[in-house]
Amino acid sequence: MVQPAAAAVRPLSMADVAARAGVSHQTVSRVVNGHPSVAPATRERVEQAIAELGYRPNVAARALVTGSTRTIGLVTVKINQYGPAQTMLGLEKAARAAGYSLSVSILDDATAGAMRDAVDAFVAQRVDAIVALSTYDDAAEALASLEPPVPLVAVQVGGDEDRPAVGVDQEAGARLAVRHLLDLGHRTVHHVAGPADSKEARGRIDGWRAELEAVGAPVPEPLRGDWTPSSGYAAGRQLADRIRAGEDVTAVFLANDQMALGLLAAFHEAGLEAPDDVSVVGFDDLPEAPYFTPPLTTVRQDFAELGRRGVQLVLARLRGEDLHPRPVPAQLIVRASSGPAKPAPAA
Amino acid sequence: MVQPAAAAVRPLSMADVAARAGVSHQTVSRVVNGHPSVAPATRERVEQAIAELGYRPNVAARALVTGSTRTIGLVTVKINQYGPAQTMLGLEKAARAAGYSLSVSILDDATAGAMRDAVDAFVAQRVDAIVALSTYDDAAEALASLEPPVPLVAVQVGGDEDRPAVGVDQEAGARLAVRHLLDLGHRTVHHVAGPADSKEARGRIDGWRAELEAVGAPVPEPLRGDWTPSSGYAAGRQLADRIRAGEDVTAVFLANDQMALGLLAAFHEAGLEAPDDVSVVGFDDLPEAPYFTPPLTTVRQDFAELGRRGVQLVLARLRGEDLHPRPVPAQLIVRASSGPAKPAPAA
DNA sequence: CGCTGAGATGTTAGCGCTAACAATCGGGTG
DNA sequence: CACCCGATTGTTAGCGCTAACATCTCAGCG
Repeated sequence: MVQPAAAAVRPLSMADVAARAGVSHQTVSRVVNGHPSVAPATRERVEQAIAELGYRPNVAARALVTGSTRTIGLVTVKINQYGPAQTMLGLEKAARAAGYSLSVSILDDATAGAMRDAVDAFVAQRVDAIVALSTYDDAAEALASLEPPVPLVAVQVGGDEDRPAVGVDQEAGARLAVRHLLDLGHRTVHHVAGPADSKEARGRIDGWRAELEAVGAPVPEPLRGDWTPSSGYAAGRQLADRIRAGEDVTAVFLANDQMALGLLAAFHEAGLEAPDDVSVVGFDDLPEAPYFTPPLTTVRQDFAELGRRGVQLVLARLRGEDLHPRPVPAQLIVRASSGPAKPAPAA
Repeated sequence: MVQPAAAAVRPLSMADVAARAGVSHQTVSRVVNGHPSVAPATRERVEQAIAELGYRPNVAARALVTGSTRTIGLVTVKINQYGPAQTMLGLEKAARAAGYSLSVSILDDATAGAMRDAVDAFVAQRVDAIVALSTYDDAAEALASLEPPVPLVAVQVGGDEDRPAVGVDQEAGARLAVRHLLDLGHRTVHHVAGPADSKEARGRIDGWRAELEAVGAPVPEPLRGDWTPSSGYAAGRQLADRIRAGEDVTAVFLANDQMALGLLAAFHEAGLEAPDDVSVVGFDDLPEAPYFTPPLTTVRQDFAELGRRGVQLVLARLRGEDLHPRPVPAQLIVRASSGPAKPAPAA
């Protein structure tokens, strides 16, 4: 039962196991890899020797001869945002479930050079595939110019015609949020967008605009944020001023929850409260969102699913299939920050 | 300038470079590894051949012969919390700076079995060292029983006498928070603690209690949370009830910011506002904390530094040194959620 | 002018593993 | 009873690299 502490001097090799089981190292290899033509008795003897010795095959040696490390490289830009961190978690789980391990490289910024270096390092490491996780155009561009000798899959990034990508359906998600607000009787919905060089931010703008146009609502100029609470706060101050100046702003849709938090803080300071004075809807559904003041209506993204599909796409590519995945749907979560529009002022 | 697209058929080997440069593969190896005895002219010729061909050495082959993969394995339990995610970021950066790449394994729970499997997989992968990142006792125990043939370093976990660990000084951080509240005139400070099986949660309790005892303040029974906003909300409801029942609760210190958010929401619902009715202090300094309603006074942990020190410790161990690192200090960040105590009711 | 030795380069072996092929062993078949 | 076939096992040859040793060259020196 008790496993003797592995001798730290030199890790065991197949030869050690073979000697103990009284077979050739090749038979050990066959057992380890589940080859069919091994007699049951032999197999058992080998397995026992493996267990007794605590033997683990050396992946470097295996990689050298098979040419595959069974490792996926993940390049990402800053995982301090909730979304990417969650997605990474999903990727890791799915990868491990498929028998791959994940090697990560976290860039400080998405410059083409940094991206190229990271991909390069992964190529040297002989990863079987590379997953790029980022929503910025820089990253997408850098990726487009790269031609690594292994499959390169984008998650939430670019995704041209020939470079496959998985992502959440930003546009549909945004439309959900806007429709919800319009259904509540708001004449239009203002938007605090994410940074201009983010594909997701643009997707949300597109969805917001499309939904407004679909019902013939006026389309106000969107405000520009950068995902941070502080930029949401700035937007909130601006909108609060405009409201006090008499402008008809009754509903705001923000491109993420963090900015919504900042906006709520600014509104609160200005004496405006959601949903009475103005309705607020975010995007992401942070774990904190239900505890904002007030609890935030938002659009949930299924990041775990995103990670899963990313790995799925990688595996398909590895098999040579040309899968072009459908976007992951988003889901509206209604909480207290959105409510019916106040009766319109004298028209 | 333009690099020919690498022939995807078979990656280049040293022999290819050697042929092109008109030297032996060993000379190429010497150039790649920066050995001294190579004539400058030869070195240059080889380097040019490498650049022209876009050659990258095969790490698997190198690992096989040197026995070192220059990879660090990271085992962690759920990185969906802000802290661990940040720490991981710091670890990755520091590791890469030291020429190591990071392979991650994210466990669903910190059972001894899962931990052992992950460490085992890393051993098979022949990582040079393993870093365990988690604050739960399960993890610490699992770790203690493990005897991998490579250095195993704990970050924020256990840390016995012989198993080195790095961590933030929880106790000092908690004392900072409590002292701040006492200095504001509060007679005592209530505490909403983290889960009982978390070492960090216990450290914060210890610091909180120590500081109260140091000034002879009464030590109320701590409430128990689980890091989530929802548990903070529950604690908030409880405390709000007690306040309305006339109990003298004027200051609350919570073991993290997320719980503080939940508590603030509960207080707000109950018509209690910080800092007028009660002072609230959190722990972590989330990026969102300045935008809570009200902005949250909290204790900042330097996670990036933690990651850096983790790698530092790994490298020391790899060199055979017996470094026992000092804990990372925490820092008090004063914002609006804490304020002077109201004048005491008739004593 | 032959010898020495340091610097530069080449040759060989082998890391631990898998793929391909070779060998062995029974049990049926003509 | 020789023969063949399939199941099982063993043997051999690398995968691409580095370490150790061998070789070669040429400057310096007695």
